[in-house]
Amino acid sequence: MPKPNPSSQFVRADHGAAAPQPRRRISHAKATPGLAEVAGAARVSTASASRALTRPELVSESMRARVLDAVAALGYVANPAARSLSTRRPDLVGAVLRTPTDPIALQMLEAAEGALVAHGIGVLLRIACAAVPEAACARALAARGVSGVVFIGGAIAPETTLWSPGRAVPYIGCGQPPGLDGAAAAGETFQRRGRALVEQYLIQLGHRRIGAIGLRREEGAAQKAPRQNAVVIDLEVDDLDDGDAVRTATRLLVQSQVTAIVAASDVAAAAALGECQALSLAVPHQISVVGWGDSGLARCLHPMLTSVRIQARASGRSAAEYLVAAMAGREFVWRDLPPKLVIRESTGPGVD
Amino acid sequence: MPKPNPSSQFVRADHGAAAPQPRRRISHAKATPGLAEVAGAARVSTASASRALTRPELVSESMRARVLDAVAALGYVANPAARSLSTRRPDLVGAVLRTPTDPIALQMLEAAEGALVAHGIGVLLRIACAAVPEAACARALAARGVSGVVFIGGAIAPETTLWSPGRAVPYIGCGQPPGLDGAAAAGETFQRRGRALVEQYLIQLGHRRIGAIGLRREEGAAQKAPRQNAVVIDLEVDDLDDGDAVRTATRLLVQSQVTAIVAASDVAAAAALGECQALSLAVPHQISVVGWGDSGLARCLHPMLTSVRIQARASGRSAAEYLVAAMAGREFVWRDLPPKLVIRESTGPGVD
DNA sequence: TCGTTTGCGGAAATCGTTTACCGTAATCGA
DNA sequence: TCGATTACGGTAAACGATTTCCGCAAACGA
Repeated sequence: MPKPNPSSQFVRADHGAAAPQPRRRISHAKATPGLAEVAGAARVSTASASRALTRPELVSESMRARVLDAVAALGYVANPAARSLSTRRPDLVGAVLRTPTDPIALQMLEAAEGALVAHGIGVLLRIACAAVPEAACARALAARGVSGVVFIGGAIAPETTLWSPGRAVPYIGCGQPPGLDGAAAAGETFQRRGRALVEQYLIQLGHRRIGAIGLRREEGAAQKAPRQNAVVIDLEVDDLDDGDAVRTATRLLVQSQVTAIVAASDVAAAAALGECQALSLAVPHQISVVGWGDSGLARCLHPMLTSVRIQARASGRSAAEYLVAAMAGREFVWRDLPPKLVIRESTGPGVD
Repeated sequence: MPKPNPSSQFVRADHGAAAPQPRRRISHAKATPGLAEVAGAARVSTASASRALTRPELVSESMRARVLDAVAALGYVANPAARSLSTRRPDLVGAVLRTPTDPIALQMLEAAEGALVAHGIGVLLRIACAAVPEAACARALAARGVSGVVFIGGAIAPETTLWSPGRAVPYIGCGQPPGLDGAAAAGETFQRRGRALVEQYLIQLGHRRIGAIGLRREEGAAQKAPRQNAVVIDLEVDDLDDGDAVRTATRLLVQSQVTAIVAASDVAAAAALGECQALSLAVPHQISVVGWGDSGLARCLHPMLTSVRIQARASGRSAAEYLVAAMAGREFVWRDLPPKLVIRESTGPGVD
């Protein structure tokens, strides 16, 4: 039967002798030199070239020199994709940034970035907004293969349990202890503690109605949360950097008869302050304003802003250190970085 | 000769019949499922599984469904390293950020990030400072395999010709036309144009000695640059976000008898303004202050800040679009985004 | 002089995708 | 009913590093 049998049991019933001739892609005019080229130029194997570059102590002096020469001559740089495929270590962490214009958040980011880069780890940035919340950003980053995530600005959204399919990706919020798993949030965050600090101070000053702009509400807390013998009115703001939104919120709070306003960033506080003054309310005599973060801005405003001082850089660095420790499977001791209240001119005794 | 011959010409003169038995690594309890597992579960080949996921239109309805089911069942997510190794497209661009606390820079970053993410491209962040200048950051990013770089804040340092060894990495500064290659800087940058705008305005107001804080000097311009019949004194500041440094610079300029100060960000302008007021100089009657970026802050200060309005978001988006076009080898038409001067209360006629 | 230990370096497998190439089955027109 | 298209899907070759085995040689002790 000379006709090719259509129902052959052999998948490759080939045409005579054209047997296992290895198929070669037409080499696409190789653009950048690979380790193989380096090895060729140095007349060593790729294994040795790799060792010479990644663990120099394992090879002899002469070989190291030859490889390094070849690298310099060819201008070789390692392909990071191939490297992380092979080592199955992406050397990447994600950063999820909220309220990007808050100078304090940026200080955290800067410190975290510096610490991570010092460990040879890259930072994949993602900016969260109302439309794309932190959790979505984190998931997207996980899909991009980061091996850790740091959240900057605001607290970790409780639904952000971050499971890559097979394996959990460690994550942490700046200024929060590690292992904060949603509902387990132990009340140790900057937000809670700073908030407690401010409220205590304001209540002590005699304020009984306090407005808060953009601070994350606590779990299950109502919009009006009673505190001791005072009331705190929480107003959410989608974009804390949107001055007009903050001004609107400020007006609402003023209409609600608050005698003090605490904003979730100094920039927002500046807007609130501006609005109060536009409403002809004397600060601090008729209304008190408290900022958040104690950025350089606090001292530039008139009156100078009372503000919650966050140890921004330290917390960013700490978060980064936690991540590198967690990624390496090492232990990490978390040191508390308590916020402080820096009292300046924008707060005074409560009236009414 | 039963003894194994040490000088055999065969590299693998093996022990009898243990011939080309393929060496297998003891499978390390495979943590995450790979495409092979998905393909196995869906009873298709890895090629089909890959096609079903990356180019669904190429496979039949039923296969797509089976693969998707398997993906869902196994919780598969693709390994990005393997993907970019295979496609040799990292789908990553680098962002080099200067003056991270300048709200305007952050707006640019935010817009650029949004546009890039919309194209499925990740953003590798690197923050430049005095110790690690932009050029170094860019090189580090190139070594990490980004296929483009966007510079945010400040102009592109002229020495930043960015050659990855084999191939040039496209790069662009926000608000600058593409292809700005060092000396080729055609005077179209925000910095130059905004600067010209401000100086013209101030000179028109009668100012003859103008101080500039943190603006990048033009090529070859001296520290004191004569303009028409006025003199501009440029002061470099390492960290524009360092309020104290800006205040010091402000004092120096005041001692130099300037009647107007322009700062390279609104935050810096706020610090300068604060310092002027601390020196009991009335703004704008004794000294004028101009900000940069026209962030929300400008309207929060007293007096409200005259500021150069930069089309920050548009320029960030535009830079991102340029990069994706350049990476795809497509043409890109650059639209000019001229800065405007927003005149408020912090500037007035020059005195002396 | 001859077996051991040590250590350097090479061959090849491997990481997990994508994709070029080709076989097969189904569809269609004549 | 039979050849020519077409569409689908499988095999296996890359991609470019790292790393595991081993072979070989030099150094060493007896």
